[in-house]
Amino acid sequence: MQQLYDLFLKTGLRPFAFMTETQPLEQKVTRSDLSTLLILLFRGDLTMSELAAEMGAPLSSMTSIAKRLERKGFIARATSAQDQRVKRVTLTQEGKQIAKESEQMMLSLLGRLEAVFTPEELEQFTMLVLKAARAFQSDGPSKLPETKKASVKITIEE
Amino acid sequence: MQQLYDLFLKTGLRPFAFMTETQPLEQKVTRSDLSTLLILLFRGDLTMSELAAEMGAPLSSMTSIAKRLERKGFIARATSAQDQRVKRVTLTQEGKQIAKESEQMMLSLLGRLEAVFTPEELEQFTMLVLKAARAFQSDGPSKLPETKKASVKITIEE
DNA sequence: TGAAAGAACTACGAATTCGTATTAAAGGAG
DNA sequence: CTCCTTTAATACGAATTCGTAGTTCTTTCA
Repeated sequence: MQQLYDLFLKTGLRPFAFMTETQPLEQKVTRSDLSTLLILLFRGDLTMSELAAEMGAPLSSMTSIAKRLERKGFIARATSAQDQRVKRVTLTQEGKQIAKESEQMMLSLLGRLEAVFTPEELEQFTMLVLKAARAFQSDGPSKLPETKKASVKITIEE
Repeated sequence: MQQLYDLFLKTGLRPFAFMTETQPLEQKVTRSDLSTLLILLFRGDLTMSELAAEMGAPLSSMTSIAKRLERKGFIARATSAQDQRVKRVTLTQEGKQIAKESEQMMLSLLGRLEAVFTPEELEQFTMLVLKAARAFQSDGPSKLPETKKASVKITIEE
């Protein structure tokens, strides 16, 4: 419990700094850039606002990130024909390439979890983390999808 | 599982932005400032290097943070008599005040967890999170203390 | 219809973090 | 004792994030 506290204190600055997998990719792009590319890969083309919402970031930050990614040639931004205010963001070929690499890296991270967790633990971990996240989510409408699950009995090893 | 993925993508930018308790305090100090004050409250006076290590931040960042906190009057830095290179960092009265407030806020956060988790779930949550953190910790010597615990059977509700 | 309200972005500046270079003290090796 | 290496910390500049203030369309409603 105290250890959870400690972990929390360290997590404010440089979150997830302990992960080594991210380093090679972070030579080319920022972590937020990387998140953006992954989101585009998963969700397809999005507007700036949608992207910002998916990232949980303010729109002004999203502008900075998009500008960077555009300069590096990883995304393209085109103003929508229906509504000329909105810009639709698309992955370029090169961007798709990086996004795929990022996905591999994420899978590798997930692999680490699977290496130390039993499948049941992994499921339980997921459920507990989501439950915790929901608990912290002020009292506003939960943005995270509700996971209704029947009770599960599992054994933690080690 | 996919939801864990999503949560991860959002956590890079603005980690723990979903917590409302931190907002009143973050008017006065940064989140990293807050971590620093808490660490000083728990561990007592520390040197700059020790502080950086506790924070998991580079020393140069620690310098910036300490300069800020000193300017605001929350800490004092005195060069050690034994070794004139090291600076010992101390909480001022006002700093102690803020640190105590921060501690209250942390307890309130913990209270949220206790509200939605059963004691067993909380224990399991702690164990699994620590286990996961250790798994991500490259292959270097684990900085987090090993939690050897016997197997536990628990039931997750909801 | 046309003026006001609202929406989707961008611009800009301030604050923060951090890598690299630098300063200053301490600890040897000869 | 003198030179060299190591250690503790700061200085500085670049990059990032984000709040606030525009800018440019779109919608509304009187």
